[in-house]
Amino acid sequence: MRQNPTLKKIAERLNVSISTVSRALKDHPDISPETGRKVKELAELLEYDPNPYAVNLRTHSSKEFAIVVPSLSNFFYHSFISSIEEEARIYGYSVMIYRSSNDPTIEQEILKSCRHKRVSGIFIAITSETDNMEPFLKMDVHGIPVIFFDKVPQYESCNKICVGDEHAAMLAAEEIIKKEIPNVLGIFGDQNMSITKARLKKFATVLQQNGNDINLKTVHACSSAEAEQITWSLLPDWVGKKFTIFCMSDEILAGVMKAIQRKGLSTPTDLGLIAISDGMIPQLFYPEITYAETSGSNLGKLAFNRMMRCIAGSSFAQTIIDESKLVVGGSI
Amino acid sequence: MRQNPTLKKIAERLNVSISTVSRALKDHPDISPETGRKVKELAELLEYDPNPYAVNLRTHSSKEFAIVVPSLSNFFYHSFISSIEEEARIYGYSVMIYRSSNDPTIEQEILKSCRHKRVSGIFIAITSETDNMEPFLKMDVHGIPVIFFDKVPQYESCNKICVGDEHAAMLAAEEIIKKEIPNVLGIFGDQNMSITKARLKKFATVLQQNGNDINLKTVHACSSAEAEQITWSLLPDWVGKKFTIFCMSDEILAGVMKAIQRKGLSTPTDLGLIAISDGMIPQLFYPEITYAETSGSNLGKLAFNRMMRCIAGSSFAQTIIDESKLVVGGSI
DNA sequence: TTTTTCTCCGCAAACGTTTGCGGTAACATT
DNA sequence: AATGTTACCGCAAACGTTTGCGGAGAAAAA
Repeated sequence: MRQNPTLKKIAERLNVSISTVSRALKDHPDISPETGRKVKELAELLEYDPNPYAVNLRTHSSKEFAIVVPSLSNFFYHSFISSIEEEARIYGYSVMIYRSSNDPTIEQEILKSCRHKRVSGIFIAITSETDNMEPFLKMDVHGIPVIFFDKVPQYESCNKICVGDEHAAMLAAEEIIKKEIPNVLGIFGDQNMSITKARLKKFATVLQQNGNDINLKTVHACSSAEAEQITWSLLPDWVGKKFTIFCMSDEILAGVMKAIQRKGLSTPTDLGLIAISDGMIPQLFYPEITYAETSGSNLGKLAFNRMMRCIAGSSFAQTIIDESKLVVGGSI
Repeated sequence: MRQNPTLKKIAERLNVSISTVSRALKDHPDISPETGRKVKELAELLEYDPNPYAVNLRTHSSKEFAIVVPSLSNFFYHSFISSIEEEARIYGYSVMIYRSSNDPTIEQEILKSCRHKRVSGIFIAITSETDNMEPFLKMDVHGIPVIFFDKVPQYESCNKICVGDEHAAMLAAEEIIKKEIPNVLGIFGDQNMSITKARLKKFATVLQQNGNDINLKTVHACSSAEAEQITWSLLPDWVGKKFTIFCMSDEILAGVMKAIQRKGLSTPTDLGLIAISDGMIPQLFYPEITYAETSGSNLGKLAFNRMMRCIAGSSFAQTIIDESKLVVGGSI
């Protein structure tokens, strides 16, 4: 059970004081080149690294970010995290990943832990049931910037980075119009979610305004299984017509695809299919599914920039929307 | 920028010493019930929580585990992590998740960071290029137990928890025999990976020994795209015969499914399909794909148990294999 | 020579805990 | 009345850093 080397050890071996070693290691001007060299050599040899606990206790800063997500099995979050990690590494920060399991209680615990650890900042996608802003405001009081991403609260004055729900919905709708599809079945998520409302509204509006009397039917499903079930029961009415299904999210898409396969139908011959997705699931099928991409890595870059501004002192809140792009497969 | 409450603040408000507060908070017998109550009340009121940095500096123990994985977009790891987190919460540990991006250099950095943070233990799935055991042995010298899972090193004397490659391969083979399939196309991963060798060997052996002259052809693919390409070029030779495709992993399965769809074939009528998988992808198709499950959560439970034993002082190394089970879909 | 200015370095306090040790009452034992 | 117990509590050191301040010696200015 060996100990890590400390400033003290180095100081003793070199017959200098601890402060000298500390300063030498960070190129303080008070230190002569000679001493500086010797200290750094020995530190290198001993593989010295400052004890982060001691440093933090002294300086109250941790040089690490926390990312909190409801779930990890999610391609979108994965690319978001990758993106943040990449940037953070450049700036000498490390990042810790927390999983709230979509449970507000666990979310609270994580938040508290972050506060005590005095993380430099938090990126968080809140749970669907988070309604109390108070703990987040408390972080601010403690000087810890919070950047919300993807799942963000209603609350106005905070930093939010979101995918462009409207824009993605518009891209999908425009593609449908372009293909001159007369009938559209739109399958959306939970009616109460703001993301559902935003996507639905924009999608319907664009179709109405630009499409010459397209027949649009919309339904809602709260889970993958429900989406499958609904699609399964609705398909008989549509088959034969020229129509396209629009899936609001990956979860919906997964269910819809199962129903389609189960009916023995295939895209784009029997029906068209278009979705809003992060790109993972669309690539599992042949032909690949055309989708409006919600890019986690884009969002990551934007969020990180915002974070660095906050740390630099910018205090005003801002909402940033990332526009998406259409990835053309062969499903429509 | 408010400060967190400290022992000192509580002590001052109550006119007692810091040590008394500290002891009262942990029900030390030296403290009178009266004082204990008062301290705890105020601590509650002030939302006191010990500063983890100070505690660690003093005690050299952190009560937190690290999990290191090559990638997060992986259902298997996700269920492993969930499982560990669940157990850890019970024992009052928290867990941090690190992602090595399958890069040995980053893996090193993470390991170093864990050492300095004096984490209580590490669960790690190593990168495919990790060959140097020395950093891991060094953890041991520092008294930090390391449990390898899933991707484990060759090195003998360390703690390893793995999925039962042989057992899973056997389950798949037996299912094929049971269905009396005369022709089998086995698609495997990179020939150099130990996991490939283990699965291939067992699969072939079981088929040979128990199946009455089953015709088995095996091919290798190093990526999803390659698997698709190979399957696509091979399918014409097989279609018409009664045959089944076996996919060694999810990655392979994804590619194979695309080729199958592209040919317009469907399971189980045109061909049978069976895989070794964590269960995510098989559920995306209809009919769902039959697979031998490699369970991340099982592995998590086993790994956590082993970890707790290590912390309790058990020093001898052990390799544990988790047997898998067959999940029947309708693809064969 | 005396004074000023640098250059380089050490002292010591502080961050918030934990914990061995010792001390002071009050009470029980001779 | 003297001694031995017991129940509570505080002192102070230590964990490994960082940093303001001051000090010694040498070089430059007077």
